[in-house]
Amino acid sequence: MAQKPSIPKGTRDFSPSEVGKRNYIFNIVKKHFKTFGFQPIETPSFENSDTLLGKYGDEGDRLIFKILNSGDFISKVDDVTYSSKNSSTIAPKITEKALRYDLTVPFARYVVMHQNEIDFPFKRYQIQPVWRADRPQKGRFREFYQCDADVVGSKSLLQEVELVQLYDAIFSDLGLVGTTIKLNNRKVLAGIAEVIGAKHLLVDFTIALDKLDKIGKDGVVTEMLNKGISEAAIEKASPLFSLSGSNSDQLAMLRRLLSDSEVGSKGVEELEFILNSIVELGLQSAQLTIDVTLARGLNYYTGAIFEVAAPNGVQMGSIGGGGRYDDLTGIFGLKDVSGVGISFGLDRIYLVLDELNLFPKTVEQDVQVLCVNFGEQEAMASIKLITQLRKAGVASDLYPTSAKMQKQMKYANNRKIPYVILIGAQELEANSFVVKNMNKGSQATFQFTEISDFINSL
RNA sequence: GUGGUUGUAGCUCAGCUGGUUAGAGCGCUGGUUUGUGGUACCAGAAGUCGCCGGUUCGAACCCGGUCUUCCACCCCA
Repeated sequence: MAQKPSIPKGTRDFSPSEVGKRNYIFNIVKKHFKTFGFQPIETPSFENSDTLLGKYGDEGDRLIFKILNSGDFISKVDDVTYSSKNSSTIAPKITEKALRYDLTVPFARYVVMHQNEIDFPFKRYQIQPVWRADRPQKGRFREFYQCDADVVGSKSLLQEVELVQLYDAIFSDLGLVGTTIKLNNRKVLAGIAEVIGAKHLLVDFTIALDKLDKIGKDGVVTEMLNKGISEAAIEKASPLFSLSGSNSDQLAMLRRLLSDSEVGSKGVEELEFILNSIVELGLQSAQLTIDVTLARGLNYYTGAIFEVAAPNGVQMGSIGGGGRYDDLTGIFGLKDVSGVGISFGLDRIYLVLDELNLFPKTVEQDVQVLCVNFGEQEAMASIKLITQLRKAGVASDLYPTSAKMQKQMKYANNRKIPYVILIGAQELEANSFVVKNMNKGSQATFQFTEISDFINSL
C-alpha cells in the first residue's frame, strides 16, 4: 500500500448506510418544518470575515475557520505588521473570508440584504453544514450539520410556543421519546443579576450558574467569587442553587425573588405564558421544564432560551437549542426586527438514535430485487424484467457477471436485498422467473405475464 | 487554546522486563457443494506495528518530535 490517505481532524466520511440514516432524519425534520409553515433558504459556505467575526464572542472568533486570501497575499501586508509575527494582527489582513460558523448570523445577514423582498413575519428553515475549529470530542465535530428554523419580524410569544411544539413533533416522529426541552429566559437572568446587584457581571454570573449540574453548588460559588461577585450577592441568589419542584413552584419562587426587578418580572411573565400555553396544548413525547441554570453562550439571546436534552441514560450534550434575539439584524443595520429560532444538532441526534437503536430497518435497504446472472441470454431476459420493475418504481439490479451463484447470493445477502430473482435456462424456456425471499428462504415461481402480481406482492 | 489518552491485517484487539520468520477472532478469497446466501468444516491471501528522528549489537516495545483518536477543561450542536 502506498501512503495511507487521511481526512482532517474532526471530519468524517459517510458510508451508504450512514447517508441513508442521515437522510431519514433530514426528511423527517424537513417535513415538519414545512408543515409548520417554514420556507427553505440556503446561504454560501463562506462569508466575508467581518460578517462573522465579533458575533460569537472572543471564544467564538477563535473557533472560526478563516480562509486564506488568494494571490500574492503576503506582499500586501505592511512590513510592521508582517514582522510583528502576531497571528491575531496578521490574520485579518490575509483572510478576508471565513467558513460559516452557524446558520443564525448568516440568516440575519440574509434578512438585512433581502429585507425589501421578504414578507414579514418570515419563517425560514435552513439545513446546511457549519464549521468550527474546535477540538473534537464525542458528538463534537469540526464539520457538522445544523437544522435551523427561525421566525423574524414577530414579537409574539406564540412563536416560542409553536417552536416548542415543533421540537416535540420532530422528536416524537423520530421515535425519540423522553426528551426534555429546557426553558429559560434571558430577562430572568438579567433580573437576578440586577436584584443581587451584579448587573455588570451578568455574563460571568450566568456562565457560572450554567455549570450547576456539572460542578455542583460549591463549584459555582467558587467560580462566582473568582469572577468578582460578592458573597452577599451569591447569598441572595442562593435559592436558585436548590431550585426544584414543578414548573409552577419554580415560577412562584422566581416571581417572589424578582418582584423588584422590572425586567425580571417581564421574564417570569413570558415563561409563564409559554408554559401555560403548552399545558393547554399538550405535548406528544417531550417534556417542557424551567431550568434557570440554562444560560447558553450566545450573547445575542434576549428573551426565551431553549435547550433540548436527550432522553435519560444517553450521554450526550444538548441535541438542540435556540432562543429569542431582539436585535440580531441590528448589527447589520436593520433595527427593530425581533427573531426567535431553534436549532437541531443532526449529528448528535444521529448518535442518539443509533445508540437507542431507533432507526427503522428499512433505511438501510436500498435495492429491493437482485437478479442472478446465469449467462448472456438469461441476463438479457433479466434486464427485460428489471426494466419493467424499475418502471414500476421498484429498485432492482442485475448482477453484472455470471459469477458463481454462491457469490451472487452472498452479495445479495450482504447488501440486505430482500428478494433475489433467478432466471436460468429452465425459467428461460418456461417464460418464468423464480423469486427467492431472502428473509424467509422461501421461493415462488411467476410467469413473465404475471409481473404485476409479483410487484403487488412486494 | 490547556491537560491527559490512543495508534499493530479491511474491522476489533493480543503481543511478557527490547532478542530470529509479528499473532487471534471476525471479514475477505478459494474449496467441501458445477442452480441457492445467512450455519459447519478445510485451505489461502493480506501488516515498512501512524509518521519522522534518536538510544542500542538489536526497537512494535525505550526516548524526543509530529499527526491522529478519545476524554476532561474552555466553549458548544
